[in-house]
Amino acid sequence: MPPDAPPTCDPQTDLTADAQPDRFQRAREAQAVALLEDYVEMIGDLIAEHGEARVADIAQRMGVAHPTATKAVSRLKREGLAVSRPYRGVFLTEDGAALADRVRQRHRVVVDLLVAVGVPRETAELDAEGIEHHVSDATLHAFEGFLDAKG
Amino acid sequence: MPPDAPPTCDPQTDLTADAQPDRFQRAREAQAVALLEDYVEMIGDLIAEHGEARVADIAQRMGVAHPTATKAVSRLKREGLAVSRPYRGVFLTEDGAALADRVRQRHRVVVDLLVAVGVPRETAELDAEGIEHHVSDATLHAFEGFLDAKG
DNA sequence: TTCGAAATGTAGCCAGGGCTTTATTCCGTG
DNA sequence: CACGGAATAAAGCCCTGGCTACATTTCGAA
Ligand SMILES: [Mn+2]
Ligand SMILES: [Mn+2]
Ligand SMILES: [Mn+2]
Ligand SMILES: [Mn+2]
Repeated sequence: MPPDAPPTCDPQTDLTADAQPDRFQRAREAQAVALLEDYVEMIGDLIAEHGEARVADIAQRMGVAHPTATKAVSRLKREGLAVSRPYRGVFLTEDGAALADRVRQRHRVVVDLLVAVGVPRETAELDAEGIEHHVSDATLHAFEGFLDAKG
Repeated sequence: MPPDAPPTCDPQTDLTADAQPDRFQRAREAQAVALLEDYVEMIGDLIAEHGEARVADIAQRMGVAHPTATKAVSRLKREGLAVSRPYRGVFLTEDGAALADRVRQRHRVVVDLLVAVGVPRETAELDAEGIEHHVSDATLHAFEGFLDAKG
């Protein structure tokens, strides 16, 4: 080891270092469900607008090819969030619809908070699409509290 | 179509619907670089603490098995962010070190902003690990402005 | 100086989430 | 009511990012 090497162990930084694996695993987990959340929310939108969600529309809104959307729908069905029959539209289960509502509301709160702290609406809308999936219930409540106090 | 079906086309909602594919693609892109950002920042931490980043330490901090860390390091090397020789520690390139610094600073700002709007520090630290990767430069500047105005 | 434990590398598996290409089904129109 | 175009499904490819199992190298202690 070179003579000017930093100390091998610093109890101060080691405390936060120990917590890192859990933080990262939590972030990975959130990212794994992010896609499902976006699909469910968006399928809810399509159903509200058109009465049903067709695979072609889902693919177009997500900006993916239709086989990609079909695969995603399969995962949603496997998770009990959606139902569909061959060559028919996709619909949400009770669980799926409830999740869609929660996700939509959280999205709105995140955008509102970003705007409230000075982020341009357009940018807020863009960034919120990714941020929302990492906002825990505790943070969401804090956001709502802040918005209430400000409004 | 059932008689009570919603209208097929609502120009108001269609406006936001048209923008959605780009939003989602942007979020997917951000998520693709998120892992690299976390690795680079964390490798920078290890180098600062120990003078080098060993694969075993990287794996432990990320909460993954060591071959997973090895693969990630390969990607970092391919992206020109890190260098290493077989059975030796991992080091950051100039680009890698610069990215690590940016990422570390952004992480700090995000945590500070969350705390400033009322999120408990512990929760802020957890959520920031995922949120940070979706915070654009514009949003980051807004965060800094808000923190300045408040402090 | 040797040798065994620990670190690192390699191979190969899996699931997720993209894609293109090809087959099948549906449905509005003629 | 038949048919052709559009929608859907199915098959199969790629890359990422996890994993386990096994091979190789390093290095400190005996
Ligand atoms: Mn989203
Ligand atoms: Mn959303
Ligand atoms: Mn992170
Ligand atoms: Mn971070």
